[in-house]
Amino acid sequence: MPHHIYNCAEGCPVESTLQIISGKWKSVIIYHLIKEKNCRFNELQKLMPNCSRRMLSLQLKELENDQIIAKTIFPTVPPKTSYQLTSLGKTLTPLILEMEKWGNKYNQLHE
Amino acid sequence: MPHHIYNCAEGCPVESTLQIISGKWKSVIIYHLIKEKNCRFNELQKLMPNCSRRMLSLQLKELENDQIIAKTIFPTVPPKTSYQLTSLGKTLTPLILEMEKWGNKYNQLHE
DNA sequence: CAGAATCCCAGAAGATACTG
DNA sequence: CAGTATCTTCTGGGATTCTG
Repeated sequence: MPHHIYNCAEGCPVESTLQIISGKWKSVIIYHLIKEKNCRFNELQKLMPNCSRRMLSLQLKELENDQIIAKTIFPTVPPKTSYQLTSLGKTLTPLILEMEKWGNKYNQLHE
Repeated sequence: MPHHIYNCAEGCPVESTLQIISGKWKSVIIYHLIKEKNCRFNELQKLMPNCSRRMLSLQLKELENDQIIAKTIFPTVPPKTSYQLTSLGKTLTPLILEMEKWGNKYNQLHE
């Protein structure tokens, strides 16, 4: 790697990535959307029982603002929503799957 | 992927990974140690000007406790230390380099 | 140089209740 | 169902000072 790529004095690329996915639950949300393709709000809640409804809502909104996920609203009664990854969000797949892979190996070591 | 791998009700692999690297500066520290091989305390500080000395110290200690990095102390005057990745820490390389890669692409889109 | 100790506060996050 | 609003609690992290 040429050295001019590795100029981190005012923000390295890792920090850019962190700005997008470092929220406490963001990468977990993205992970589930990779696996499930699309999810409703309460489905995500069940998949992440340690994340409060409030927190889930906040993290979803931030991911939406950053164009990582998109929300489809069906104006039915009762209301239905569906969250999916955007095309930008899908580019995070290799990264998130590396996190899955490393986590699996780590869990094997520690059980 | 077989479904029995994707059982996330009580903690998905992504969450395991997050437990290790989700500290505010941890993945940045690991990133620099990948690039530089080993670093002294003040070198890391210069590479991460937005991280206070206190924070750097805390994050280094946690990474050390989790066996991701190791510290070598040279009992000279003035004291010298050197931080490196452990063998476990080195297994995070693909993940961190994916973060670098994604960050670079993201920065290209947003400039 | 490489940290540790102490003090302090904004903001993160929980609990609970409410709503279109 | 899919959130929002409000209140409260607690902790992450800055600023500063001290030390081997």
